[in-house]
Amino acid sequence: MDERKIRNMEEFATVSGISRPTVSKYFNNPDSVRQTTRQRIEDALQLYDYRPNIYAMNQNRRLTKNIGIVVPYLADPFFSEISRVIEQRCIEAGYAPNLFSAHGQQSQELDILDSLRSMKPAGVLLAPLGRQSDRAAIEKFSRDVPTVLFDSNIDGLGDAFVGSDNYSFVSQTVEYLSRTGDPPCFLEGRTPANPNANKRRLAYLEMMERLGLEAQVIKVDGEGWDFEEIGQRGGFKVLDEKVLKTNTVLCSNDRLAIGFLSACFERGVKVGRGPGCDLRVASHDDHPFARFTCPALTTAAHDYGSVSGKAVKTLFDIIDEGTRPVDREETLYPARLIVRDSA
Amino acid sequence: MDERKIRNMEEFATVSGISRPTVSKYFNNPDSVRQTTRQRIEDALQLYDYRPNIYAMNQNRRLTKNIGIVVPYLADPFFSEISRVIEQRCIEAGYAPNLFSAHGQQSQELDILDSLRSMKPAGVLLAPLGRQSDRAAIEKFSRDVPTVLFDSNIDGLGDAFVGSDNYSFVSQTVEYLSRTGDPPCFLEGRTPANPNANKRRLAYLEMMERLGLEAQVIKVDGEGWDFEEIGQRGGFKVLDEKVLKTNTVLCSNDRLAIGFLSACFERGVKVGRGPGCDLRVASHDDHPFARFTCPALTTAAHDYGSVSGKAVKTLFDIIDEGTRPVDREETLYPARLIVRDSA
DNA sequence: TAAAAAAGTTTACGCGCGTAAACTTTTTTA
DNA sequence: TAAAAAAGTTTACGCGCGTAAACTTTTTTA
Repeated sequence: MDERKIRNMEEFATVSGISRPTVSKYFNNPDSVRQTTRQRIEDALQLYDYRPNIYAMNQNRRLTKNIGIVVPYLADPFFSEISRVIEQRCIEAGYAPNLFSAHGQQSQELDILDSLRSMKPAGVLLAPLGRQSDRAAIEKFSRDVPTVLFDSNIDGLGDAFVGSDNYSFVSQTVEYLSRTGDPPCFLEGRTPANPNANKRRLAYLEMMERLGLEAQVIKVDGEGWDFEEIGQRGGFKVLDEKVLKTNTVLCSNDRLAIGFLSACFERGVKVGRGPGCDLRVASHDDHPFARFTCPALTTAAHDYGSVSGKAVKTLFDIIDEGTRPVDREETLYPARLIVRDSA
Repeated sequence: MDERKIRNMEEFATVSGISRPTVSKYFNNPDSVRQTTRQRIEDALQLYDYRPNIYAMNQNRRLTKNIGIVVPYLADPFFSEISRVIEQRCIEAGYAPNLFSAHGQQSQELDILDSLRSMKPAGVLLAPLGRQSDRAAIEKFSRDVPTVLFDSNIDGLGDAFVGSDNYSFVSQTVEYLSRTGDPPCFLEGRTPANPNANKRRLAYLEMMERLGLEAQVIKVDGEGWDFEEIGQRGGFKVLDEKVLKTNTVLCSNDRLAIGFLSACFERGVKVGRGPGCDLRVASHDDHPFARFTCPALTTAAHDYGSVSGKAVKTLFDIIDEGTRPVDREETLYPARLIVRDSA
């Protein structure tokens, strides 16, 4: 190992006994050279730890092997979990994932698109902020770079969208809750950060009407991405002012529910479906911590694997095709109801 | 805007009326050119949206303006939070942060160091896995790249370490708990993932001895980074087998405590310091969700701001200096006790 | 085993920058 | 206001690759 320092591809070509153009070909696709040639290069790679200069490699390429992964809020374990899975899939496919978080701010999302543009990525997987996104900026960006949206849909933006079917989430929870007890009211933030929240409310209203039940939508105050905080403060208000017409609360998402549950606990409201319980609480997303709330949260789970797998595959298909799809495909995966102790 | 497409710095220099070497100088440091020159360049920048090719810029540089940020497990909100703060500070200083997570796996940590090396970063901020880290690999890496360790110290590795003072965490919680009720036992994972856990156990034992109290360390089974799961399963075991000699449990970290609290809830063990409570539970870290556990968790908080600020400043000082420090500085920030309802 | 095809070699150029050297112009200093 | 210093210009080269073209060698095909 390391008999002497290799400075560039020329030197490495010399020590491996293969011409530089062929070595270059190898690094761009190891399968593009003959097996015996590949072996000689890889033998040399064992002896000398040379790696091509990524900056020199990329400067003349129209596109690099970079993939941008952009999420709205990485401190949300849902996004850190899904980006972990997506990252992994990119690496397996031979791409270099680059992870970015907008941290809930439009300015940051714009900055990310800006630096992504100069990275000349082969493609981008974007979970947009949603309501706070700059539609025009994303539209302009996705004209230049193949872009697949995930999690949060913005109509017509990007080459495709892959996400979860909000109707499937809500219809399952509403059906379950109204079958096993009082029909649920629906609790959400007043100014939902992303379009999924709106779709969930509409799905709730539609389901309740279909089932012939009285709907009650409760909007709690609060801005931004601190959903637990919003859920907790809203919970105090809802409980103290006794606005609930039912003993069953369906939260728009698990993070709100986590806050709401903490408010219930603090006010001595017993949550659960057993005898002696005051309130049932359910929600959507199957947040990584939903198993550890008190009580454990009944919720509807995303199909992480399918969403990430399909999003990545869609992007790679576009990249491999070399042309943008004419039709913007939208793929929605159904949720899976997870019954725990809270409802 | 966009009168015509600018292809490279030569063309941009022409339209801005400044020579290319001066334009190049400007992009490397806008303050290095005369104010009038700067204005002319920036006027042109308004008219034509040209940005230098980052790959061409970096290929001949020994070092880039990239900063690597590596954390062991991004799905842990503690790390997503601290890396958010660090990212921000890098951007403000004119550097380009690149975020990586080892996802709890040694192989991934090694892969990250590998790709970082070819990125030629100006420096790296590394929160290592700890026990699972490959000491030799990190040592070799930090010989090539200025590296500041944070959160988790590995003796002698990197140019400096910045983290929290585990003794300060534990001494405050132990002092508080034993002053206000029964002295605590200490609950931790059997094979702690990082060195902070060991330091916390030792600090607990030392404090208990100093206070003349009987110590009890309870080790719960479980591998990996799913601390809530480990805490919950351990909680069931501890409660069902009645191994506690005291009514006060001090957990090594908040994620374990979150799991432990959920076990208590499920077993009907009432946690808190009020009358009628069976158990007090406290912990360390002030995890972003510690405010929303049931009951809210009494814990000791990291000084996020100081740790991230000092880590970034230390790295930038090394970069600006151009030489590595002879003495490896270790900076520890004290914790702040946060009393909530759980103890 | 000869012809065709595939793979590798040699030579050469280009990419978009950084940057050095000699020079000229502009600004600052005294 | 002349001299010195600072800043910008012109010219030129180099970085480490990608890649094209003409050629040679090796492998596959029939």
